[in-house]
Amino acid sequence: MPIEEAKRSYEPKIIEEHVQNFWDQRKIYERTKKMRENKPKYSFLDGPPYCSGKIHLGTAWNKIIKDTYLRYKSMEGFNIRRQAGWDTHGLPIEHKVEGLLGLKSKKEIEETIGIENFVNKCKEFAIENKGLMTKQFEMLGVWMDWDNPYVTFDTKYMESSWWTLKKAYEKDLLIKDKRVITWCPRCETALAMAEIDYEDKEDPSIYVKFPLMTQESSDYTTYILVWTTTPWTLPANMAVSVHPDFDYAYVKVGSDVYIMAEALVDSVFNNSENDCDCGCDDAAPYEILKVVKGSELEGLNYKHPLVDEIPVQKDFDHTIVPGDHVTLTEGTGCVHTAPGHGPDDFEIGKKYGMPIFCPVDEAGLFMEDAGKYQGEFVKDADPEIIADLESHNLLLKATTINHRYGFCWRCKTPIIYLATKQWFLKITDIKDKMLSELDKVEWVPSWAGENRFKNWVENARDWTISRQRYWGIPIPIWECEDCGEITVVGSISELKERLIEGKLDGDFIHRPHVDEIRIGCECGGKMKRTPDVLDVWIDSGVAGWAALHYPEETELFNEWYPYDFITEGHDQTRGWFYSQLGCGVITNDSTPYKKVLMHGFTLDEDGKKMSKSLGNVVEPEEVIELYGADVLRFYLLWGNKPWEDLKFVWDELKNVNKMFNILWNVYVFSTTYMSIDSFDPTAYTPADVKLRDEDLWITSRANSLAKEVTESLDSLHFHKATRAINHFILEDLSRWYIRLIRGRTWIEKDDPDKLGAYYSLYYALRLLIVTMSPIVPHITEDIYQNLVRSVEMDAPESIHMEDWGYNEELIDVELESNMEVVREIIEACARARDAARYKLRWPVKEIVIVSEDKKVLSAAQSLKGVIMEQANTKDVVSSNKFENLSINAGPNMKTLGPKLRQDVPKVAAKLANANGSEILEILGSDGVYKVELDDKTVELSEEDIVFETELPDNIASSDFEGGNVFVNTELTPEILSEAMSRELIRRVQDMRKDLDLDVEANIDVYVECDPEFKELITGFMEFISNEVRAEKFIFEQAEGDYKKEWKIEDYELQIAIKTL
RNA sequence: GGGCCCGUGGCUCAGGCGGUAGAGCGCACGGCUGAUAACCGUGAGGUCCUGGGUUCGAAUCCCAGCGGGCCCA
Repeated sequence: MPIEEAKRSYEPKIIEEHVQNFWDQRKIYERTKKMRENKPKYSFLDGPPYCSGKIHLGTAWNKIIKDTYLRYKSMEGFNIRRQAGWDTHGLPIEHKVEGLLGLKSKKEIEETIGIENFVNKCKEFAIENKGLMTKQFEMLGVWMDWDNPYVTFDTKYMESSWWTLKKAYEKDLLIKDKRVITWCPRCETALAMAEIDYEDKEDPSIYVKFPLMTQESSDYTTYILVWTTTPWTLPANMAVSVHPDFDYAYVKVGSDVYIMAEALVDSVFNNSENDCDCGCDDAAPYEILKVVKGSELEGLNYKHPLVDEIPVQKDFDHTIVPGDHVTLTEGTGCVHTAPGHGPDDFEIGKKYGMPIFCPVDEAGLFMEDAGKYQGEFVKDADPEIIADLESHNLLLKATTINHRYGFCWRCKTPIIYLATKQWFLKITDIKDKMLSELDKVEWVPSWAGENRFKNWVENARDWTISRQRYWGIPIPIWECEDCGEITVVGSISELKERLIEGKLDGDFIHRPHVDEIRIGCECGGKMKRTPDVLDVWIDSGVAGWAALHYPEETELFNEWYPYDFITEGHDQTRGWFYSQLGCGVITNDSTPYKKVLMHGFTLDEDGKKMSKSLGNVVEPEEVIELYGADVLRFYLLWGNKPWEDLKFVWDELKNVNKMFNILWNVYVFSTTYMSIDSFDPTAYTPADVKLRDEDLWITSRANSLAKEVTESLDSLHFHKATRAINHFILEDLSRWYIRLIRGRTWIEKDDPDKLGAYYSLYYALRLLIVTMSPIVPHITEDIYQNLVRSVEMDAPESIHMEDWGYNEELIDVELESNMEVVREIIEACARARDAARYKLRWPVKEIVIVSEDKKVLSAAQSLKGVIMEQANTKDVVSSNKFENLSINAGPNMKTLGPKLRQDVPKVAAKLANANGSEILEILGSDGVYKVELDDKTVELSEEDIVFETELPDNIASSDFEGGNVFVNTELTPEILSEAMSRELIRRVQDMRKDLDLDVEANIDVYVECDPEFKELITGFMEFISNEVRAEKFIFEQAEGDYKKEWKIEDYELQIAIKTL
């Protein structure tokens, strides 16, 4: 089956659908995998996307990076593990389902529809989304084990995560503790640091006066001045912290005296709107009575400002305590301390034996202990508390502040701090090990690990892993109702052994079934499960072994663990990179991954984050619809360095699309002629065909490209690979090689010269599509099926089964650089002609190439044939100088700068006034050129001077890097004849195109013209006939199927074409 | 407030171990046309974020600031 002529235009949607069907029907993915199952292993772990139901550009980019790299590794001859993963548990889905069911609170979940229904709905939702998203990923052409993914809600997966917890417990890394943690009052659950988003928020900013118990004077009242942005935490105030080393001032204003940090007095009392420096009355008048060290304030007692509202507060002592966390950046330096509402406060409270008073329940409502405020939502109580302070005259000022505040990552409710008992992983105990393990990982880019991730781990705190929710992996902790003994269950078989109540039927691990399981305690009592579920970050953190169902099954684990490669976005420093490392150190004392690519985010055209609320989200499907998956893939790997954020710009996509059109056109061109001639590359060896320099050149370039792409993909520099490909397609293949061989495709029959062009074109195209195939798997497969599979009988069934590679021996660096020079020469000729308004279609007598660079001259010499043809010249002369040319000299900064330093400008001035030709002559004879300065003589060598030539008048000229070309535009009768012939050919070709004639179709041509014109072209009749495929060329009254009038220069003529 | 990254023509990006700034897109003008919804040429367009420093010389190295992104407090 010969090569078929390709469709005229690139139609990505049709191609991609067709190719994906082909893959499906022939099971290409599975078979490609099988082909390489005995090769060395390369293990990869997919960071599981959350089952939100819709992929976005960032997720698409993520999977495209993975797919490209793994396709490449596969072709390189590795046995690849690429199981897809899905993150299914947690709050986001719970919220969605709450919304779907119209639920508003936890209470409603438990009482209105029940945990079982709720959990089932969540699971259903996750499964549905997983299906939707799988389709979306498949549309991108991503090859993964979609039929056999790891899913975090699978019983076996959850079993492995239980084992991880048990392991932590055995190592004393799993502890229960009362601490102040971040809490979402809407979801009524603890949140980990990783689950908090920070955004700007407007909050109250109030300065509150805490009266001292013991007043030192009856002339005034002394207060501690405290600043807070969370009035609702005041009911739980237990102390005020001051820094022992700071200076504190007693500031007298009227009959009040405020104790506050001296450094902040100005900012509190002197920054009114009318603030001025002149000391006038606008500035609040105040007087500093004295200044003391913070340490001197310790132990002073004060009266809680809201005792009237909160009776319980009467029972507590309130004192000033020292605290190193106090700063002078804002506020008063006297920090309101509520051990139940802040981590630092909590530590202080513990240290000084204060009660951890927290009168707020899980829903964020004040409880009975909060007295007057009971039943109110904390944030809603702010105004009332402020009003109460005001009424007691304990409020100095109340304004608002716009600051960064934490929000629940999913429901966007402002978080609050609460003191509760939770389960923790003692990350602080394994932090050092984590740091030493992360050093062993290869990070791309290196700063991702060495700086960014390291910094995060260094600041890590213990990890709150318990959640008071429903849709998650139940925490495998059972506690005896009688003796309080704790057991952490690490496997299903263990559960089975110890079970005394409940059943292991159905989805028994999920809530609520698992809650019904009681296990026996050694004391004879019954153990009941702690009702919490696990933080979802544990889910993905254990993926390394849970995906392989280790330790229940060991075979896969031993084969594939740890992973050679993972890649995710930079938000995962706090997420998956971290959770995996922590879990890996807990279970195996080592990192689960060896190499990490940290990639960027996709931003909108303005560099803003894409978000639904901004309405700037671009859907991958939208892009595919317009341009196809391949264009999207190429663009995402092309737009920027993978680790930098990528601005998604539609115009750039258009640009990439253009490249695809050009590639397609090259393909159309190739197949058009190859199919006409039934070209079969397997029938020839290089010895059978005539290979010109340009053929060897494109062969070399194709191999150089493959080499560069190899190196770029190896180092994960996808942008370099795509840019090199782009350059090759546009510059080398389309704009240059095709142009060079165009004439040869017109040669009839099996001419070795023509075959040489076909052979080389085929070779270059073939290598190109194989090299591109990991990046753009569809178009390359489509071309491969026609171009390669139809002639190479032993070629693999799919391009993705091809082996990766290139032939170093076919790379001719010198030839490539020569061609570069020659291209520049030819372009310079075109420029010169253009400036002289001398058409390229008209030949010239000769061109002279002038250069001092021997490499340039030898390049021109060795590729003289290419120049003659492309510059349309009868002769090419190379020379190191051109007569009558004035030459100017200037300093070479690179060599003279270090030598002459401040003398450079003086030397430059001398050179500017000298005659360049003379300098050249002197250099030629003496080897040095001397410049006399006022105080010394400077010797310049050839390399110290840069020469510039000046244009002569009578000849068209242009310069190029490395020299000049001089085009002789003298018009001789012979030249004019050829020029006119070519003009005529152009017109006839144009008419052929108008008629949409087949490339091969023959015609008769009739020309009616001035005898003078006829005379001019008679010598070129055969040439013309050949070029336009004319059987007859007749000078008489034009007749035929298509007639048109033309004007060539001053000649008017009529041309007619008769199709045969 | 802290950490990391980024900041180059209107737009997207190269360059970046110091030596007089590049490409593509867009714009204007001219040209080409049997693979070309292509292409070629010319031109306009740059305080290389700002300010200091090192140096004969800084887009490049150092310091400080500004703006953007991500992460944290």
